[in-house]
Amino acid sequence: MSKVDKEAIIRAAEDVVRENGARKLTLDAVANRCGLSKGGLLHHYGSKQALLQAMLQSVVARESELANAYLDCNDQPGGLLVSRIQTLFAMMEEPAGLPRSLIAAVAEDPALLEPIKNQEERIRNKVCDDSSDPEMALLLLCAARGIFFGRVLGVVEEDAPLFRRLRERLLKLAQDLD
Amino acid sequence: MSKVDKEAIIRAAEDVVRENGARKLTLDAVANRCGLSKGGLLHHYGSKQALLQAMLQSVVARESELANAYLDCNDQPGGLLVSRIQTLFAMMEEPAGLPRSLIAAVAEDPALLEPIKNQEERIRNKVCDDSSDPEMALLLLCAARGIFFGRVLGVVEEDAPLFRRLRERLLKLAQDLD
DNA sequence: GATACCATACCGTCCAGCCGGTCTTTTTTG
DNA sequence: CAAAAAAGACCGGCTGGACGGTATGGTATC
Repeated sequence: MSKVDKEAIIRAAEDVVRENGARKLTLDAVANRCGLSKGGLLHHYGSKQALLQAMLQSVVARESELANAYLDCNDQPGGLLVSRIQTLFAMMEEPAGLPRSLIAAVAEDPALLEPIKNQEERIRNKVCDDSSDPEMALLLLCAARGIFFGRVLGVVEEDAPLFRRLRERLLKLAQDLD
Repeated sequence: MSKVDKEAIIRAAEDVVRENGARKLTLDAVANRCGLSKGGLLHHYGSKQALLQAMLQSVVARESELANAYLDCNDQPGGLLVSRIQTLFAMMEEPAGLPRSLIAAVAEDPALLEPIKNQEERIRNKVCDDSSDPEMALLLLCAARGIFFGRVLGVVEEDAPLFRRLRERLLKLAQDLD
């Protein structure tokens, strides 16, 4: 039993990235954020790379979790695409700058994205297999991801009512596809 | 007339980012890359921020240039969307890690993305105004941008024949929209 | 000789990782 | 069960290198 569990450290790191930018993601900052010394932090994660890997894995896990939850509500054929789109929208609504870990990671070392690349590919394949029109399914998925990345990078405002409408339209098209 | 013009410096910076990652975009690295001392580099761009701004502005300019060229070939109504989609695909075919400057910039200081955010918004508005079905136009644009960002971040492979097909499908849908 | 262009040397700061040591918890052993 | 020993958790200081930026001086061109 530890006073500060490893999950809390990852949360702290995400907080730092969200509040101060990816460049300021430093071991000291993370340590201070979760009331730990740098030595203590390095005791849990042996290096900064290890911490970043854990952050990414956490994102991957969170996405899978959400996707499975949504899938249970959409178990008609073609529901996989719908649940994935819902997942992407849900992740960008969350207050956590959770996916911004992506930026910190890719800035540090693009090779860290390997697991995410693999997950993306698996998702694409499954969505294609699940649809009668794989190309169109992929296209809708890409659209959702385009909106997602736009928000992650901060090149698009959040208040836009445009999002609700795009979301509805996307989901409608996805559902009419099965 | 200077031995190394400012454009060459930006190219060098892009090369560094592409080859060594955004985190390794350092003044020394850029200077070495284009056969210049750090002092010489700082003579042209007074600070690292200034260099990053110039890099981003270069991307913006390049995108506009491409878009205008494509627009001349698609001057039917609704051709704006088509040209924008073509532009995005063209930019990711280019050997330059040009758009990866985005990552370097957002890691350093997210505020640097302001001009890009504005440009994105202008494009969105114009595309919407130009189409009879604004939502669908936006959706197609987002799809193209999703593919674009996927490539920029490196979460998707390039060899995939999937891209040709998605590109064709996207362009077809965009053309049938006008 | 003034201005643009560029090199060298240097400074202050930041930061990842290391290390010795302390305190606590668990395991081993008599 | 109690004492000893080992393992785990954590701290704080330190260092060596990297990095952004400055200061100074040299060279070429007009």
